[in-house]
Amino acid sequence: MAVNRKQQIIDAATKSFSLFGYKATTMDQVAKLANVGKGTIYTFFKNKEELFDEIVSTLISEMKEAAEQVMDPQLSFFENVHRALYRILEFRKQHQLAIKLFQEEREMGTPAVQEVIKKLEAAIIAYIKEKIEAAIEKGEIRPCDAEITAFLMLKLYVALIFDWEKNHEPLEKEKIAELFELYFLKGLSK
Amino acid sequence: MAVNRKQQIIDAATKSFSLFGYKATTMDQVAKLANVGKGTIYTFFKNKEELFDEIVSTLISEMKEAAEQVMDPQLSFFENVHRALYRILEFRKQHQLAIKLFQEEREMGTPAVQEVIKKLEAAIIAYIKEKIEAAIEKGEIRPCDAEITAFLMLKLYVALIFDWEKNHEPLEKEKIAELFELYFLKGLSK
DNA sequence: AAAATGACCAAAATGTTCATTTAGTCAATT
DNA sequence: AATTGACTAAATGAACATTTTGGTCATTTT
Repeated sequence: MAVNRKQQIIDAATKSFSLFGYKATTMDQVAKLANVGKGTIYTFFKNKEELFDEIVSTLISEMKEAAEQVMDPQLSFFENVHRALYRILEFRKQHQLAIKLFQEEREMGTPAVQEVIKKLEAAIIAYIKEKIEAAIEKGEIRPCDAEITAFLMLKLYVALIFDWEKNHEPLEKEKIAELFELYFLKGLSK
Repeated sequence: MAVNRKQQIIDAATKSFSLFGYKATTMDQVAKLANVGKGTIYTFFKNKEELFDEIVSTLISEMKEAAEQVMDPQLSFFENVHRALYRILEFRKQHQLAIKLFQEEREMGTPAVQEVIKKLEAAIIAYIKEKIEAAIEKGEIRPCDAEITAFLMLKLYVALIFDWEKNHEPLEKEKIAELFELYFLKGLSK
């Protein structure tokens, strides 16, 4: 026993949130999965929501990590942002916890989940915004409102990756890169 | 009596859908408002959904009409598409029935309403797509996939007009035109 | 005869009750 | 000092009763 009780709890909760979502995960369930008395959870976390927050913070870090891994200082700003956004949304599409959370938001609208998804989006936008600011600084792109641009880039990618699929054949990764380049880089003017 | 019974029914239903939404409108209600026996409704419309469809078709026509009114052959393709999309979304923001429907979709997810909103979006995209195809034909813009472009333009406008407001100060009409021009026309390249 | 009607019905939605479950606490235990 | 699980007040939802609703059709009105 008594290895790292806090980590045991986090692991158990992560597993349960991933499998059943936030609402359907009970603290009794987490305690049993973690081989811990329920009271112990409350010595590490103020309540269920705080436990949830800590786990989602980890998810956000992992997304950032995944994005960092595909970026390459050798490549252009646009190629890098494309890689980062595509990787982040791919991650969201594959990661059990992320999948479950977006499903719960859609199907049940659990308030705690809505809040956490807002945080997630804000983190992605802040991350892209940094990259945009650096690119403007370096003179790689035209000056623009970095916040709005980051916001629109994320919207564009979500639209192309998630929304487009609702009524059409999914778009290839290369096609998406091409569209991103066409609209954000070159523009439609001749 | 017996003026135009079908129109009376449509008017009553439009009023009720606008005031209470689809689900909360009963056929008894419509009949009473229209000063008509309930059975009479069913001599003109197969069921509640078909009555709804006809009313939404009218809404779509009105939106097209509103868009047409602000377009001007003298102006550029971009200025015209901006005017059209802005006008359509302004209409959606102001028109009682449209407001109620989007609210019902968000808050209750009524299937019949979801369906109708899909139709509405498809109509807007088809409308913009036509304009894009004409512009490509005329050589006003670079050739591109008109369907995807129309889809993205609508997404961009919805993002700027509705989504941005959720966390920020609303954007001015001119600011939106400027952003539209920056991203879709000129691009960020220097 | 044709058009209009509203009482009627099955089915769906809604309200109500109450036993079960749940988040969080805290006195007892280790 | 750390851990625990029995305990409580609140939330949930299953089961049942009641009401409402979309749609029909025999009767009435024109």
